[in-house]
Amino acid sequence: MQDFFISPLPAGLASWVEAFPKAKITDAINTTKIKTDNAIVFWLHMNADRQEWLSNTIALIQQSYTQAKIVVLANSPNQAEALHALSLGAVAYSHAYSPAHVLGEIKTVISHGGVWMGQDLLKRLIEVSSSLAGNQAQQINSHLSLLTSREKQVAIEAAKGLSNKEIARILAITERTVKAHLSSSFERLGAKDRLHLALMLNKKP
Amino acid sequence: MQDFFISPLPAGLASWVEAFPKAKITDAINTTKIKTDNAIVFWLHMNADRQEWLSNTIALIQQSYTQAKIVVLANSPNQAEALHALSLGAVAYSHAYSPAHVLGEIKTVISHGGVWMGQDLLKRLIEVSSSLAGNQAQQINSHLSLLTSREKQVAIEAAKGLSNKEIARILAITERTVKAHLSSSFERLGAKDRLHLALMLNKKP
DNA sequence: AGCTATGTTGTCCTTCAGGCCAATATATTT
DNA sequence: AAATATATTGGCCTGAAGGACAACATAGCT
Repeated sequence: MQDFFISPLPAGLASWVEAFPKAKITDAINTTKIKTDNAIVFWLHMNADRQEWLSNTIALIQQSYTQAKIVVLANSPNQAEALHALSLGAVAYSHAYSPAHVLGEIKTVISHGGVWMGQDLLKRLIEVSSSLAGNQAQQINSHLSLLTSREKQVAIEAAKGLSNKEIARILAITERTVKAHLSSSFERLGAKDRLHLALMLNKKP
Repeated sequence: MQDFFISPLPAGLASWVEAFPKAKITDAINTTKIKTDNAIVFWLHMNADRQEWLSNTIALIQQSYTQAKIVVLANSPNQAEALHALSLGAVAYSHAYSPAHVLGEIKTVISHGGVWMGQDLLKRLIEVSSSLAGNQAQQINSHLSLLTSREKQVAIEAAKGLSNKEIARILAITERTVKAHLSSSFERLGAKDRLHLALMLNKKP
């Protein structure tokens, strides 16, 4: 397992050396390939004004070492940069001045296939990407007034996505009866099947 | 370091025991607090129909054990459910039938502060987030962003109430292909059938 | 060059939905 | 009393839906 720190600082930072005394620190990727059968970790030291350098370097690493793990160490971490780094293929993003023990943690995590990022970033990723949370039904509208009371109950359950069998169980009647109420509801409402019925009842006019 | 598997299966799964012979397997969270100075990992075995249980259980855990790590093991993993689990506070999401060595990896990763999720999911999270970061114009149905372009088209038609045959005619593909896209969409979104899919896509937050 | 994601299509099979043929009981209205 | 509406259930049948196996092509990334 080898560690390469790529940084404009010739000696790197103290915590890096403390965490990985045997790591190599250079200011650029060496064009001559490192030959090793072990996993490699590249620690890329990132300045705010080196966006392009980061893209190029990561691309270069991925070309030459398909199995290598890439960590981006940022001088001034921010979510946008983190997103960018992760989207380029980095598996970890952290502060360049992280203490040695954190660097060790990061290495452990990524070596085992995990991803390292700040909790707030993960949270934001998820917030942006998901808005699902609850699957509660929303309000149900006026079509229902066209149905008898029993039909209403059945139709409401059907509109939530329940199967006939489930509805039967809930209402303590046979599946056959559920079908009867549903067929009747379809006719009254002009729905061609339960999906249309669900769409009608879940619309909000 | 203690592991608690919460599963409806009294004996859990063989791979769990193989990975953590000393773990405890129960069917519900014990109300009596476990006293330990060590880190705790809760492995929550998730059924598709236990969404609410998951929310409640995670909330309970977080109340009682602020430092505990939570892993969600899904019977049928899907991206939507993974998002949900992670947004609730889980730090890992994987298949319930993951082999023992994978469970070990997961534990290593989360014990050191990492996050474990499928690379597909991470990739998509980042894609969605970074694209939304640039032009946050539309808050389209976020569910759709989990689908590929072709899946989107099929899912949208299905959500209108069209049959597979009708969708096939519209998109000029065979009914079989429509089914394939739909099945894939179900899996990605965690919908159990086209009705659930329709409800998800027709809901507006 | 190999791997992964995507798109396309195949067959077989099981389950479910919904229609069509009923019947019976109860309550309300005419 | 007769008619009507509602609630319940039965069996049978067809077609659609969806899963379980797939296979193959293409494109992009590694």
